[in-house]
Amino acid sequence: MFHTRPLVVEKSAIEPCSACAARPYSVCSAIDDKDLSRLAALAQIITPAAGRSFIEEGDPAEHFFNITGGTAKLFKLLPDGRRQITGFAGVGHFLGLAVSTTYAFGAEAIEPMRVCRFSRPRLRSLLEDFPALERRLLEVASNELVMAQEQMLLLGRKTARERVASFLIARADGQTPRPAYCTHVSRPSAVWLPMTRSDIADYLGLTIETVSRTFTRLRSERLIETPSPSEVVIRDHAGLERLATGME
Amino acid sequence: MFHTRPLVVEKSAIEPCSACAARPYSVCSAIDDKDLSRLAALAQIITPAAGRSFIEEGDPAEHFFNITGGTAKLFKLLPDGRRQITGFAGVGHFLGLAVSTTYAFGAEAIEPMRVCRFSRPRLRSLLEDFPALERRLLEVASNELVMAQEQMLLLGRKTARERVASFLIARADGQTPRPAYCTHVSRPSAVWLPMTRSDIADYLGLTIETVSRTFTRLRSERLIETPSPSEVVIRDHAGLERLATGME
DNA sequence: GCGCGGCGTTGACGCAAATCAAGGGTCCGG
DNA sequence: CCGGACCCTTGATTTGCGTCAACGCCGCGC
Repeated sequence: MFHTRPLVVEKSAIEPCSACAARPYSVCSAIDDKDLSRLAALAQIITPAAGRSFIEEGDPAEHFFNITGGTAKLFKLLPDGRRQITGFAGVGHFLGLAVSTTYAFGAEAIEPMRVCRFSRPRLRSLLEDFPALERRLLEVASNELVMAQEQMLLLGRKTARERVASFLIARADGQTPRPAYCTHVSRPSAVWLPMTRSDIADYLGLTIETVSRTFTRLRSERLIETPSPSEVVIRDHAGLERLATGME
Repeated sequence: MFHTRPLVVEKSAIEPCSACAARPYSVCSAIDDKDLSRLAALAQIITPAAGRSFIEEGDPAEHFFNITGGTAKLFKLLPDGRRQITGFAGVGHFLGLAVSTTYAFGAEAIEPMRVCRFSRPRLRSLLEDFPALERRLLEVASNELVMAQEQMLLLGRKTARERVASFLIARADGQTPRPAYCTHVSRPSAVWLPMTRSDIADYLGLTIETVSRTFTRLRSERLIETPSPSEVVIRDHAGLERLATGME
């Protein structure tokens, strides 16, 4: 495992928010250029290595986080070690909204990350001054809620094949925002999977073995190809989508 | 089933928000007395009968809803009829947050209801004038998100017994906010279940039969009593809680 | 180069929950 | 008072996925 040592690397003033590549995707886009310096003054940048935890479920919630690079898995645990990954958070993702005083989930980097960190009380005062930021956060939270409901449908009612198909479709749609006019076109598209089979299993409520077997079966049915374990090519997007939505 | 006829019954001006019993529990508590008349002017009250749908998944999202009486089930469907209930919404609950232009879920009354309805564009303008309302909504959404994550853990990783136990504990804790000093006390507490076994099954990702059998088993283990199908008495709260959290 | 630990795949087997089936209770309309 | 539509419960049987086990691959430290 990984040792616990301080993660703070730099004050963001060194690399101000104005040059932040993640800004257009993140909640920070709600802040005007002229006010960015105030935001920058509040932020610390941490760069967790792959495999490194940076939020522990149950710890006092002292910070908000804004991901500007890499990907994390968010998860909840049962006392005996069973794990449910509730989501993967990439660039632009905002973490730590909960009103509670402790974190409701843990977070661990699955790729080297770059994360902006804000102390909660300070961000609260910022929220008072920038209603637009609050509006943006509400938007984000609403979207997450919709995705959470979709995931509940998956976990409660879909078969293993449907779960894996849904996962791949969601990944494909999320990472390649393709123009509307070719939405239905069934052409191969590559999907990158930075997480392990174990992570996918814990996200889909399955076991490693079932995930692996399902990939194998989808491959034998010519729905996908797997050039490498972390790379999937969707050969029949429409077919996979029908499968994902339980239409066959 | 039920016919589709208009549900609107009265303008809320007839029974103004100031007298609303649900106000302290709902987002409306963020609005001052002096501004309530403006809120009241925007609201329509509908009273769906038990079994009546009042939100259809996929329909254009024209309204926000605020529940002031009764209980609804919220659900998502697969094309072949499989159903996942994503939550039960009672007094004070706010529905329709999604930024999308269509509803992401359906809603149906399980008891006779009383619901305040606001048109979306109008409420948007209201939000601009009352930042406190926006803050309150963000709070609500954050809480829902935490609960959704908890439910994902349940659906993805808990056994049937653990799911039913979790459900009962959540119901017991939610409906009877008991003083802190008797939190751990193992004394019987009654839980009212307005929903059918089928609803419980669809909420927990199980079948009716499994839910029924699990109740029977918990009863034979003296953890609960079931005076009637819609009434459960928790005899061993601590034991049920251990079971719910996977500790045995 | 070699041993080792983590990851992914595959096969054999077992089990928890789904499915299939039957019966009893309650409510309601005719 | 009776028939039918729901509910809920219980039993018998099936099955999808989990569990257990073995093995190959790859990267890494020594």
